[in-house]
Amino acid sequence: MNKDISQAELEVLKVLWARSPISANEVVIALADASAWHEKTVKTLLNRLVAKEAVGYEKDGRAYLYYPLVQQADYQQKESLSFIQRVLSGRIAPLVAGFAKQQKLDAKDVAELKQLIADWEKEQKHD
Amino acid sequence: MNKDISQAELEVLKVLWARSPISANEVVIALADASAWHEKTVKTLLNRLVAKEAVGYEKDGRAYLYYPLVQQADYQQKESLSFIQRVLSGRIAPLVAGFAKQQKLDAKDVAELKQLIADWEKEQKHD
DNA sequence: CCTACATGATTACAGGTGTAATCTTAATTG
DNA sequence: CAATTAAGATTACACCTGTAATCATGTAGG
Repeated sequence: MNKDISQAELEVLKVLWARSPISANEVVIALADASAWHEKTVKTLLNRLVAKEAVGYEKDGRAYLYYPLVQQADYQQKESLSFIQRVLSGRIAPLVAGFAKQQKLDAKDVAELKQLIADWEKEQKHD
Repeated sequence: MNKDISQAELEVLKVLWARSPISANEVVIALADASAWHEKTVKTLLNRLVAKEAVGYEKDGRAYLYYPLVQQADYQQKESLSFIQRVLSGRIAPLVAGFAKQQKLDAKDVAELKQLIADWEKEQKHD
């Protein structure tokens, strides 16, 4: 059963995406600067992720080493699609527009977008 | 105090974005086909939106006519930015890429994106 | 004029979430 | 070997959410 991952849980999962398998304590340390979470809180979040089958672990002595069971790219793709449908009624352009308006769009983004568009157009032609 | 709008609340808000001011009953009717919500549920959601100051109303006899206090474009922009930061670590291209990969990108999207890019590039030049 | 109905207000209630504290148990240390 | 410690497991608890039901009240119809 793959339930929704909450925002706090996502922060923990991000740590595991960056590096894994790691112990609960290493996760706590990795989160220490960014968030002001208590160690117990992080452990709870890890537990919940395990319960949701988003994270697995292997035993390492009496401690566990945790690692993600869901891949970041999969997660991002699924969430993006659902976000675009839920909030943007399925249109992606307004999102990019808002991003541009807030000066969040940089040259790298634009280059990537142009590449994507070129790919898409090529795809259309020999379809 | 402008709290977060939940998913169910958003559905109600969408109705008001499409047409307002309208009565609670008109909202119920507008939602009747899409969702299987009980009238009472819709009223609760309207109340919560009012409590969150996302929706206002004016009296019309003994009933209220509801209308949005937050504009859709503002909401979408804010949510998009926070989504991209929270889930995509601030990069927008992967989102578009995922969208393209799932064949959700159509000619209209591409045209709009090209226009946005053109605007952005012009903006950069005389900056 | 009184009663039924419609409307908003209040209350309900289980499950999720943020944020921990306490419990259990195995290992480490003196 | 006993006591402290550290890991994970269990429990806590208030607030949010989905999904209504019940309450109060003003209005409209008989």
